[in-house]
Amino acid sequence: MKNLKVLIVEDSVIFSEGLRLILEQHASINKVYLAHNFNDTLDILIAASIDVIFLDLNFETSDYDGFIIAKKIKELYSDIKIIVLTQHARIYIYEKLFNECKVDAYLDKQLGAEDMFFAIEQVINNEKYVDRNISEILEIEQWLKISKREGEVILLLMDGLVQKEIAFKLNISPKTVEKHIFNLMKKFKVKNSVELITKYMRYINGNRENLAGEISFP
Amino acid sequence: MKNLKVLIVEDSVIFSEGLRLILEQHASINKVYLAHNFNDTLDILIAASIDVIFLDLNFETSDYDGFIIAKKIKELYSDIKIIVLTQHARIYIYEKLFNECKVDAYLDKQLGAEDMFFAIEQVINNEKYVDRNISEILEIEQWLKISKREGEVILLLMDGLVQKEIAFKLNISPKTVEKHIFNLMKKFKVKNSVELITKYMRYINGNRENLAGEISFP
DNA sequence: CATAAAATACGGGAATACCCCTATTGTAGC
DNA sequence: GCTACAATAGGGGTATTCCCGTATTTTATG
Repeated sequence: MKNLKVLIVEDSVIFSEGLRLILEQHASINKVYLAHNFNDTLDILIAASIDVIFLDLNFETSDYDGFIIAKKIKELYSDIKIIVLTQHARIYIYEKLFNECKVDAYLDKQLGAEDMFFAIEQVINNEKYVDRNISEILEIEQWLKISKREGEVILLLMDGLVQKEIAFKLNISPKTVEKHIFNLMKKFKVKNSVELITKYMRYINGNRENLAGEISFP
Repeated sequence: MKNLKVLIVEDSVIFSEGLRLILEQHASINKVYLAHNFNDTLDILIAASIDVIFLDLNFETSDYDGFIIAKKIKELYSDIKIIVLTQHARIYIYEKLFNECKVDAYLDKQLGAEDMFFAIEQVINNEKYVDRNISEILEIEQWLKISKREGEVILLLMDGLVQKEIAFKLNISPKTVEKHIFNLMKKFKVKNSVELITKYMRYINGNRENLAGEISFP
């Protein structure tokens, strides 16, 4: 746990410079590298023997994202620890990250220096780590228990498909689709599918309570 | 346009450190101060003669926000220029900022150093400034032209009220409510009210295109 | 003050959603 | 291996939404 080489993969110049500054102050950290895109990331990995990567999920381009980058890195350099930074934690992202991409930590961007150092300590000791902000959100999601099928139905519903169309797409009976939507409405304690989508999206988009309330129209 | 004193009011330590680093590199900037809350902000304003403030809108606490801070600063020190930083531009925020809070610029956080410097140049020359990313979003919103009544209807619809209930609440006929929803669906080019709400919320919550598409359920 | 746009209101019919119910099959946890 | 629960399927009735009209009043904007 010393002389660590850290790489920050993040397209916001300002955020990455700030993170670099904070990381450089830590005794265990030898050097901090920055990459603002996928190509730079791969170049740095060839040139330097990186120990830990801080990885953002969202990039300006749609050619790649944090998931793709994480998978590629773990494929090429399985020893490198990956700490994913996020703005809004989601359980489906959490699961994709740990099961599919094999990352080592999932951290809220809003957190401060100590949390970043603690995360590094954890992953260097081969521990998986999820910060407390994110754990909280994941617990709520777990509690809601949206099944795989229900998840598929709600996504198609959001795309504007009617029950019959959803049924055709999933190759099940319209009555089954109706049942799934009905069950979801009970879980979310709502009266109709419009309210279901509202609640679901508020929740997906980071639980910003009643944003709609402050809207004033022209 | 020299020896400027700049204050960054922003609760994310990492982002503000990054911004400070970038601003300090500019020849015109004398000193960069940081404040992570409202109290520190007021203290610094008393101690130093600040020229330009970079202000974030969202803070951890709900005691105050960027709007409140901006109003107070302009009330106390009307000469200080305020540049608001945002993650997701919205027209109702834009209007509140410029009409009510009298701020000087509205900037996307994702932008780089040159854009920050350009914004400073503009406000120092008494010009109001909105960056191109934000302008684009505002144009789309203007183009959509959601009327006051339509706005009220869509908010109640999101709350799970059916057309009859919305009509009662707004003291208009259910048929009129139906018409408003119908018109909104045409504006948003969607097939039903569920899809209307989905598109509307995606758009309110920052235009993250097809977030739903990447979701995979357990 | 004129003209456009928004808000108001209503009708009718087809499609869809909602809500109660039962019932079978597969599968994950104890 | 038992037990829950998810996923499947369906009946039948009522409520609501959606889509096509038309038409009057109110409110902005030039």
